[in-house]
Order: sequence, then structure tokens, then C-alpha cells
Amino acid sequence: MDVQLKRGLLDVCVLAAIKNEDSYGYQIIKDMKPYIEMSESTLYTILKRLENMNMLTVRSAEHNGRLRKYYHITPQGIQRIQDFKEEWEEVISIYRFVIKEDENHE
Amino acid sequence: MDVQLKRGLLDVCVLAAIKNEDSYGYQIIKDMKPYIEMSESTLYTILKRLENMNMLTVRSAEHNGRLRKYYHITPQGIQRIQDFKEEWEEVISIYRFVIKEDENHE
DNA sequence: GTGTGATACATCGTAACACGAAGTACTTCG
DNA sequence: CGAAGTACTTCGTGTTACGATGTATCACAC
Repeated sequence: MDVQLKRGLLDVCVLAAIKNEDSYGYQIIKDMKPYIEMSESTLYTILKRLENMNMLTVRSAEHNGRLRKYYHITPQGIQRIQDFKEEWEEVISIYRFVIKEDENHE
Repeated sequence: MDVQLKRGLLDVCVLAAIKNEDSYGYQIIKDMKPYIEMSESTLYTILKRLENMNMLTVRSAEHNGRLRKYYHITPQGIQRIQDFKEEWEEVISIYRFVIKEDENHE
């Protein structure tokens, strides 16, 4: 999938992936794989960013001797998803513009 | 509208805006304004990029003593719109993922 | 017991990109 | 004359996705 097209979706996808249940990096990647793929470096960058923006909080926990960082969504994070849903109307209208211009001439 | 969300849409919008009829910078901005807004510096950067990618060709013409550059879409440009339409399925599936995770818990 | 692959997180450098700011230059209209 | 509209250009900056690379543990096969 086109990198540019992904840019506006990744943040919200990560938030959606942890909304119902706290999760950790590796799991998030697996959960999102059927829908959107991202490298580990991308995900951890995003998680760091969302943390700095107070859209999620982190808690470390030990699991089988390995460290795991569990991410928990905040009210701001939930609001971010809400804003995205509202912006989607605009996205659809843009899509329709592209389609309209395209269909006039095929 | 969120900058990141626009990134994947701008190129295709510009191509759609010139698909049926050759157009020039200022006009393109006006045509797209109801759907998506972009600054002049952004548009001219995009037009330059699309030209380098052979998605459009340029022809200069004089209009009322002023220079105008008319942009004409190429087969590659048309193909780019087609690819976008095909990728849209994926975008919708991602949107549904976000919505689904969101609706489980409100 | 040694390799191999999965799990799990981190850092660095890079290239793409949107955008604001500022500039040039011509036309129209009050 | 001055302001606003038309039309294109250049520069610098901040954001961002990603590949490459590294560290470390665990499970399982051979």
C-alpha cells in the first residue's frame, strides 16, 4: 500500500488496536497485519509519539522473563479516534471528487 | 483537515482535476477548493513531482500577457488514478477496522 | 549444546513531503 | 496611484515511515 496513503491512518489504527484492551508492540503488529502492515521501527516510533501526545500511557510488565510494555489509551486517544471519524466525511467527499472526474471520461 | 491524511490524496486529486481538461495552477486550486485546500507552494511542488514522474506534461501559453503553464495528463497519470481506486478497498477495510474496534466499547 | 526462529524493544539515518514565508511580475479597477 | 487579484517560484523547516542494525530472551530441533 502506498506510503503516503498510510500516513493518516497509522496513528488511529494503533489507537484502535489498544482501545478495548491494553496491548504491547508485537501484539499490535500481529492484530493489524490483516488490515495494514507496518515495520517494528515504525510502530515503536508511533507509540512513542502517541505517548508524548498523551494519547496513551505505558506500563512495563514482565512476561516469561521478557520485558513487555503495555499501552493503555487515554481520553485524548479516544477523542482522536472520534475526530478521525468526523474527518472521514471529508475524505469520502475527496474520493468522490476523484471518481467523478475520472468517470466523466472513460 | 489533518496534514497526514491529505498526503495520500493530494497527488491523485491534482491528476483528477486535469484529467478531463488541461488546466493550470491557479485554476486547479480553485477547482479543488470545495473538496480539499492546498497552498500554492504545495501545488507547484506536486505539479513538478508529477511531471518528473511522467504523469503529466506541461505546455506554456500566454494569456493576457501573463504566462500560464497548462498541465496535461499522460497515460501513466490515468493509470495512477486507476491504482488509487483499487487501493481504496484497502483503505475502506482499514477504516472499518478502526470503527469496529471503536464501536465495541461505547 | 548449538543453531534457528520467534518474541520484544530500541536507535539511527534518510528520503519524501506539505506548508509557511517571501518574492517576482503583470492586470484590473476604484 | 494603490490595492487586490492572477500566476508562478524558491527556500527552509518540521513531521514522518522505514530500512538497517542491535540487544536479549525463549522454545525447539538436530
